[in-house]
Amino acid sequence: MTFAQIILPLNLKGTFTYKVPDVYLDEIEVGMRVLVPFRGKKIYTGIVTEIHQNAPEIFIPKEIISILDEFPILPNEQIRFWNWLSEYYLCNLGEIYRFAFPSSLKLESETYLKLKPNVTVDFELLEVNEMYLIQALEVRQLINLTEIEAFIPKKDIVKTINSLIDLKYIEVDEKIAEKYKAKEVAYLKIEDSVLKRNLPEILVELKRSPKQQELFLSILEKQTEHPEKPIRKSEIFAEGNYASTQLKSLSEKGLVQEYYLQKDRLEAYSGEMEELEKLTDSQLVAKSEIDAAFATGKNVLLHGVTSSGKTHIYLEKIQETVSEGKSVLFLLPEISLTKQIVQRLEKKYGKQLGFYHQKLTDFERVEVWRKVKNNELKVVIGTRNALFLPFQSLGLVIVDEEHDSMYRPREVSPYFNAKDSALVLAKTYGAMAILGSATPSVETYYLAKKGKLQYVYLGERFGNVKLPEYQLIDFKEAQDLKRVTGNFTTEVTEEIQNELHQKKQIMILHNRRGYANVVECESCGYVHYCSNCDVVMTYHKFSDEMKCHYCGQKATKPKFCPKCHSENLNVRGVGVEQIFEEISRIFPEAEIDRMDVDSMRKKFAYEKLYEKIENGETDIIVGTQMISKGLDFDDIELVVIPKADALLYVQDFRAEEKAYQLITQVSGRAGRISGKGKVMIQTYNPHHTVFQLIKENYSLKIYDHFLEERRKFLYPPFVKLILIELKHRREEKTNRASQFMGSILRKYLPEECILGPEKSPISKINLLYQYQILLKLPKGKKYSEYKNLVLKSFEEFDELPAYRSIKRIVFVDF
DNA sequence: AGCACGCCGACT
DNA sequence: GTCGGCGTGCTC
Repeated sequence: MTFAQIILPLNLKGTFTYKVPDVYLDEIEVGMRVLVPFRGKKIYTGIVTEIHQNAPEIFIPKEIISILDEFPILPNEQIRFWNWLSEYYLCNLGEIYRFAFPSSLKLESETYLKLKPNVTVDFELLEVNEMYLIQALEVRQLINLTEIEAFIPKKDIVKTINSLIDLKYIEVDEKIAEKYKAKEVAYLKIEDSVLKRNLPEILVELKRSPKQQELFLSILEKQTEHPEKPIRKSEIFAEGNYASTQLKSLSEKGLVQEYYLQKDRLEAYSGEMEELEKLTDSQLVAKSEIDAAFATGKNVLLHGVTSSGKTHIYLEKIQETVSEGKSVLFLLPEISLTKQIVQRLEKKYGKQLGFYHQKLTDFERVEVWRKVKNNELKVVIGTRNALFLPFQSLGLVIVDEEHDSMYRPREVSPYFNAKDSALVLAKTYGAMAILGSATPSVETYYLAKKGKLQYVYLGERFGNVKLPEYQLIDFKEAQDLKRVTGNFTTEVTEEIQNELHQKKQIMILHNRRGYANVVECESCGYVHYCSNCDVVMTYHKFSDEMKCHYCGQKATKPKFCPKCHSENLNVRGVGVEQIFEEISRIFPEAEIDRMDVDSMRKKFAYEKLYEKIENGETDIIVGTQMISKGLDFDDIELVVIPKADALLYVQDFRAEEKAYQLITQVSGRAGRISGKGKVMIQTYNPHHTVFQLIKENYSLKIYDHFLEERRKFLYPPFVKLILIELKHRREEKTNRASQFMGSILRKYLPEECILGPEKSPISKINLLYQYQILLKLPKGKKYSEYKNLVLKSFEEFDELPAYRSIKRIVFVDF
């Protein structure tokens, strides 16, 4: 008797044992997908992780219904990687599976199918099951696997579905994914077949509708002028000359085609491939250091100051890897900030380059998945979920902007740090890895210092351009000298004025959304709290509403105090909207734009503003941390941080590190070409160590400072942190559960390892109360021992059924 | 996770 | 009298 261990897409511990039917004995392999029954009538797509002969003793396994793949879909390396993730981050394999696979590769009973819009089905070519399914779908739009069982034998269901998906007749309905739908842009084109027709003939056809004729001609003109340049629909309608009905008639007549492209693929390049530029001397040195490290099997931290040309070096290493016949994974924190690297790689690799990120539709994901599986892609640019692609022979993994916190978002499960995981993935594939950043995380820097990573430093800007100069401005002193307007010192406004005169652009960083942090009643001190969360709501003047930044709830701004009915409501806490308003008042002549999540919410708002800045139509850009990423413009020379202290006063042991990273990153936008970059930092504490060290701009010293602090107060990289969060709708229950958890942990672990339980800093989010316990565990051998004890504690906790409704989230290395 | 079973409160 | 809340148990 042969059995198989199967991962199911459920948040349950471990794998499940199924019996392999004799007919499948020859076919089944580890890494294949199988269809299995679970809990009565449910069907899931599982993954085989093990095939063995050990009959389970305490239950009777069910049989595998069918095998879905001819060949394993998941490489062994990935299975090992999943196992590592599950053990290291204390999460279930099922969660990883769910996160890793595009949904149409893991059909389950609740997966809904639908007919693709506007398809004509050729029934002649369909086999009987396929026909049944199409007919059923014609009657009702959505149908799920359980329902299909009524008319197709279980065994054949998935085969039928897959074949119809391949024929492009049906698709998987994305109920949840709808929200994240990739942004698409409408384009227009005139088909070749139309172009071949005789033009006067077409014009005669359109004689009776002159507007259509005009529209057709204008599209034709654009298309003939720049045959490679796609024509945006919005571009045609922007001038307001045409109505959409006219376009509609043209497309009905088959003269003009409307089609859609992914926003990220706008730059899709179809021209000839480009050779790489030569490396500069300092880049050559860095590259040879990388080569030497790789030769000894050591991965690299590439610490390159802003504009030092890390990208050049990446490109060089990518090319080497590809020419060895291996593929490359290039990780980015977010897909939107990729213009330069994407353009350059696209020119070089054309069709052998793929993108994989959270915003793709399921269909697009499967496409990339398939290509990676077939080894058609040499280079994949992607966000953290690209770690799970079925690479065949990975040779190099690059993690760009390795310090970026987007590599470990706290809100999506499973919780893992993509930067650390990338190193493990590389190792399982026998690939090398480069972590790159202008401001490495303290942990990574420490690894390099310890020699676990090779430290490669690029301290020179490309073209030997000077680094920006920092100026610390004592705000208190300026106030005393009455040289202050609102949140700006005269020194700063004069400098801005000066830059404006020289037609240079200015960036102002203020990392706080909205207009005001707090709306407060002057008479009784009442402040407006979110009804779902334990946080004050932020006032957004632009949209004139109160927003909760944690649950997204919106409310109207109160006109009077609900408690004492006083109309004396005041706002406190400066947000970016206020800074924007102020600067607009001080410089009424200047063109000023604001860039933050709230102002960039509209479709293409980001692209539009990007273009505007690039064209030099914007003088001053006011924004949150968003402006520190991906905006490389030549004419920015001045960066102002009016309220820099706000960056430091955050309840987070990484606050100083993050402040340093943010300030350095945004400063990197200044003087990239001219070398005359200047950064003005207004602060009440000009003598604060962090500001002083930033001003000195000597990175070794600042990292030593951070490391010293971390060592003193026992934080990573000197200890391992595990944060346990317990959540429930009822506060009392959450509190009791956390006390109970604390007492169990204290049974097994030394007292000094356990902090809490205590209320989380934000004690309620989305109606759930939160308590937390922070574990500070020693590194090294002891760590795995202690971690097992933590697991044991969890098991003990779970034995008490009363607390089973408590949600538990565990962050390892948080 | 998700689903069924079972036990107690506010409604036609 | 029932509908529906969620606590509990179980899934190969």
